[in-house]
Amino acid sequence: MQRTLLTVEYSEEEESLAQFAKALSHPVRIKILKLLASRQCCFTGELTEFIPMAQSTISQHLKALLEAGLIQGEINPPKVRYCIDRENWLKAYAVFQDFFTPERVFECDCPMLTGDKSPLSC
Amino acid sequence: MQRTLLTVEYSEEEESLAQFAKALSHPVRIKILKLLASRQCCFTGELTEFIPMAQSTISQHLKALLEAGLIQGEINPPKVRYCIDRENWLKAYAVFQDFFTPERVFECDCPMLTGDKSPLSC
DNA sequence: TTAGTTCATCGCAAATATACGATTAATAAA
DNA sequence: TTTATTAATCGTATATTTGCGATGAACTAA
Repeated sequence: MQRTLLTVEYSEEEESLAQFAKALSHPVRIKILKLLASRQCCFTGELTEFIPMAQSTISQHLKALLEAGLIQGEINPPKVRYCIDRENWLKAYAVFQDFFTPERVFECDCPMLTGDKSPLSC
Repeated sequence: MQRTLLTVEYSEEEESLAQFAKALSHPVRIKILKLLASRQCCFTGELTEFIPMAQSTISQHLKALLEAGLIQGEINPPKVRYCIDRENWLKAYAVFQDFFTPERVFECDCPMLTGDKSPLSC
């Protein structure tokens, strides 16, 4: 894409949130995370038994989750054991919680929300 | 893309989470949400004064946020006033909170996390 | 009516994401 | 050594996302 205008600057928080969100932006990755977390222990390519997708596709999604830091993998040939990355899980939890904090929205006294029908005040 | 295998089924929760996450998966959309929420009231295309991007591009991102339900718009010609959609904001908050609940992860007694070096137990 | 303002939409180009089958690498088992 | 198993990676096709400028629609003000 062409970017003739100035480059937009983002804060670390904005980048971090967007990265975690991107990792969650496909339902199959959410399913994978839930499967990994719900098992009494972590497991490997048994994922392909639960999710009707090509092995290579699932491997790609696992890579995306790995790069986002939400899971970790331990090579145990010929298998690989994947597991939720607790530390980053909690970090993501905090990032989303901070962003969606209700205070952020309740501070806003937008006329549209309060029912004020006066002309634009902004 | 070809999808010769079975179609994967997703729960409503999985779809909903993925949709909210997709809306947040671009840092500029996060910036827009923060700007809308931080103003003492909601505002319109002043966004273009804060974000160095083409007006049409910002309009596209606003549309994405609208379709995700995170903001609402009120036509007030020739301006349009955008505002956080409180109801869905809180819904998204709940969806992320439910998903990332620490219990989900602390229930997992993966050997990888507990330090157990025994062979794969799953 | 005419001109100006605001913002959505269109049309296009480039980048990224998604999915698959085929292949390869690493290892264990026969 | 040979074979089997597991999972990553490669190559490719298609879909979606992202960005821009240009245009058009809706309304106000002159």
